[in-house]
Amino acid sequence: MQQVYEMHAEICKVLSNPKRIEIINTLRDKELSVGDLLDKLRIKKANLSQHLAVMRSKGIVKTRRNGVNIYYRIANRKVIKACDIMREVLLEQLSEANKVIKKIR
Amino acid sequence: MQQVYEMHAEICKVLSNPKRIEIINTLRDKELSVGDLLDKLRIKKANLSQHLAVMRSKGIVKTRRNGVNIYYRIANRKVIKACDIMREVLLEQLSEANKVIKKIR
DNA sequence: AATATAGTTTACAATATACGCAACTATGCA
DNA sequence: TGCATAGTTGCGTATATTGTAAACTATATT
Repeated sequence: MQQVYEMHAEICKVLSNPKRIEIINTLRDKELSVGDLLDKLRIKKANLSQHLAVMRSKGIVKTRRNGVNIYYRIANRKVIKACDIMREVLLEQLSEANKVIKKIR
Repeated sequence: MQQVYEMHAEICKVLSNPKRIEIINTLRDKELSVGDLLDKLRIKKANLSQHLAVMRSKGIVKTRRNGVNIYYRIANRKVIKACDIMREVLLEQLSEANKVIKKIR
């Protein structure tokens, strides 16, 4: 069982970095080449490639080569769903904090 | 926007450690004291306390003191949901791998 | 073959995480 | 007040993650 928790955490680690979350959001409903992603994200080429490699190694994205370009897509939409739910948690926390602030004034 | 991605990643980091996932699973539907958790998890007291502190600082768990005990509970069930969805992703990956193995033989 | 473009890999420094141990604090009770 | 129990905090260290720069590989075009 301990091993399953380790694998579970390994997969969740993909969500634990702001750039990877941004990549997931950008690939949400389309397939994009590394160059396309470079245009949309403020991130160096090498670093983007590293994040994509991490995500691919964990099965979060899949790739397809077309000539000189390599296209990345999300392998399983459930990852997007989990990511969205966690964002909801964040937004609820922020709006809760906002309520408190208003109450104080 | 960049700031939101950072906060989003910060919250997701809670799921990026096997022990914290185990803690979330253990607190799934009950409120437990640190001692209760110690009985259920193979983890040192100080380390458990540290993980709980991380989770509390990110608003993932809430606490209630009752006499000498401190009871922890999950603050937002959506975290459990996101965690479960990520586990589904893992299980789907494993069963996919299994299919491939069977096909080879 | 030479060159341009797209993407990956390696090496390294900076920072962050994780964990054990020991010391500490808070509460309840004799 | 003194002591036991529950939980937290500080500190040192080992390991992991992140990002940059430079070198590298693969494909297409001329």
